[in-house]
Amino acid sequence: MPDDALNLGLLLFIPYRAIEDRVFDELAAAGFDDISRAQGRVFQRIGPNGSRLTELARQSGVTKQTAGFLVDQLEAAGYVTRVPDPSDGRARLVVIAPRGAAAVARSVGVVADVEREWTAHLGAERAESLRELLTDLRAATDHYA
Amino acid sequence: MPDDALNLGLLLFIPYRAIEDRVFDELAAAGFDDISRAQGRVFQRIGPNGSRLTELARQSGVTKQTAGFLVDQLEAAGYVTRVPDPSDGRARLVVIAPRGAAAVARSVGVVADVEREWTAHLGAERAESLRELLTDLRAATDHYA
DNA sequence: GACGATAGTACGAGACTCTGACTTAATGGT
DNA sequence: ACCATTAAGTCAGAGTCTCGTACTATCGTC
Repeated sequence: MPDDALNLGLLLFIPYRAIEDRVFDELAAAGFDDISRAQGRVFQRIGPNGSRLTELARQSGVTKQTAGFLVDQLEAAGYVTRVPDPSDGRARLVVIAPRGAAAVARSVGVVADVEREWTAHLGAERAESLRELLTDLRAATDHYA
Repeated sequence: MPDDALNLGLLLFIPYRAIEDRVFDELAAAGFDDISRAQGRVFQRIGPNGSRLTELARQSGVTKQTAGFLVDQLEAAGYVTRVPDPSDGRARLVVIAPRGAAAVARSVGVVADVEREWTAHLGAERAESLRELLTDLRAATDHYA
């Protein structure tokens, strides 16, 4: 795995890690210091109308148990709540709570900041190109979309 | 953090995860089933002439203790060895052992396969463009290169 | 109503990561 | 040379993350 300084996996990981670092650093600075990366990776997949645990697990690439464990903590910290799913008595929907929405708002701002910096580095046209390529690539790689 | 289906962090994470999944699946299938992702992320940073633990920790974004823990396991499994650093009596160099080199060879092949698939999806020109953009972006994001 | 599939939970084990404290060796100033 | 400071690495402990196995409750179909 080493050697090749241009390993595509590493090339993707480096900026991913950078943006995640920034988001969590600034989230913590803004008082959202009780959320972890693992929690964030699940939280991130919650849809606008809430999501089922199984769906979050599938999209996040973890087991139901792990997703449940993380959602328990998100719930205890006030970022999400669980409500019954009206369409299925077995299921519950994980929905974003006010504190969660506030964290989302902050995160969106940080991501926008990072994007601006990257755009400054790459140039507007190439930055747009990067986003477009990654979006396209998602179709070929996100089996859990 | 959720909502925005075009969140740049997620767009980077999805293909990263996909390629990592593939590498570890095929590594396991090829008999390298005693290496974990965390170990791989450190292993990946070992330079051609070996690397110091502290350097691996820094580049991988983990503490020295964590890197040491992971290298202990890589060493026990025969992927790396530790040799004294001739230039510093305190340090040792983590170098790739034969079994590690074999795993590297296999990984390189898998990554090449994935790249071919992505190129088929994106087209040759755009795939090249993606690699080039990520390489450029690395300069702005990999503080530990 | 009975049956296989699905949503979710409970429990326990293993893997990962960190903080704090420590040992040993190198470096720089005197 | 000597001492203070810095750097490389280890040790011990706790907290977090993840999974496999096993379970209950509900759904959908017959």
